Amino acid sequence: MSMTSTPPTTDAEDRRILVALALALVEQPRASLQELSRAIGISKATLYRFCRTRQALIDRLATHSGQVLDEVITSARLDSAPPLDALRQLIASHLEHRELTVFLMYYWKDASTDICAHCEWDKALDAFFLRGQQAGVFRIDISAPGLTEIFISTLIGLFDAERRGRVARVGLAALIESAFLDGTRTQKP
Amino acid sequence: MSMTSTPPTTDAEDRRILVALALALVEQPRASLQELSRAIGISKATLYRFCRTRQALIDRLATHSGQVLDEVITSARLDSAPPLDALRQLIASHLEHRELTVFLMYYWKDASTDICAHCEWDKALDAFFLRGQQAGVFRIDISAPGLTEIFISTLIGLFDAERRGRVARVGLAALIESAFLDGTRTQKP
DNA sequence: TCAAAATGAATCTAAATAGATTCAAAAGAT
DNA sequence: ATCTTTTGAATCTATTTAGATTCATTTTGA
Repeated sequence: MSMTSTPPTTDAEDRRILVALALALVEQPRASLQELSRAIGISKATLYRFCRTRQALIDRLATHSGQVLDEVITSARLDSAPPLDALRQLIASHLEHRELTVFLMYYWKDASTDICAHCEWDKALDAFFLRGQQAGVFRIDISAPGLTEIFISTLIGLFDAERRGRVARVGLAALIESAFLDGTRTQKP
Repeated sequence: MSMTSTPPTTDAEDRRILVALALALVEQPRASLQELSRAIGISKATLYRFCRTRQALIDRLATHSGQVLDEVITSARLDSAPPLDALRQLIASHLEHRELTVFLMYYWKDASTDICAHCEWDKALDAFFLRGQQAGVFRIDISAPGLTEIFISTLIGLFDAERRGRVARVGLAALIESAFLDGTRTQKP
């Protein structure tokens, strides 16, 4: 029978293109549409059929990234799970969607539509880190937004370092977690 | 008398322009030369007299940033000073030249000339962190390049966070140092 | 105050790019 | 095997941008 049900959001091929585009747009922000399409292995015409204008492309990517990161936030149970468990889940989920995470970090200001999932995104993180502070898990001599920024910096920076081959893919999540939580000073226990 | 001696490299006004351009190019990588010039408060014609082509602009900025960061590396005495002293000096100097630091991080791959001060830059940092590990200061369960990447991530990320108003300018150097060295977990004294 | 230098606004041409369309070939389904 | 859909290459026009120049105005310095 194979009833082709209506795809809920975007089908697999579309998502493949979106991820590839996110990566290409971050690596070469000034690439032309021609260069972009070649970079992800499709023709300019197909890219045009996918999105008619560059702005529509950015908006679509921003919307999609926002949706995915909303799921990331939700699945981490930031408001209920034990902070360190939520943090680990947060890192793992972001790692699964590195390209979209990095894209949204670089392009959230460029999305014309006020989707701005980013705003909700870092608000959710701020609230999470505040809760973690109140639970005695995170340092209280750094503001919650400060913790959010340190977290995102470590996340994005090490995703990028892995792309450049500076750190290994294996153990990346653990590296991020430990760098964020424990720092780089020789431990003294 | 006021003997106007020949400027060694670039005069003060040129440096002001270079810093402003570095910031504008990072904030809006796709800005046209018209938009760039307006963003830094000069006319398109003056920008043209400053550099005739966009590529020449990138190269000039990359060269200048490389020179400045070389001085930063040198003045920190990475190969002789006590590691934690050198680290503190490193943060302070980079903070003084945030715009150029961030610019070089974003654009080192775009510079046509193989100046690539970046290569020397992170090699110097790798060597520094290795020395710090051997001196028992930094963790040895993270590779030296890993330490470099965590350091740069924290540096760049928090510079950016300060620009966006997410963390305060006052105490920024201390925040970077502590986030990098100690992490964000509640300290156990 | 006056001459020299620097700047900005406007203009111009050539090149690059965006956006849109056509058509033939390839892929996929029946 | 045939029909349908998807894709890619090429083409086309309009717009944008880069690069370059001119000239009036402002700024600077002697």
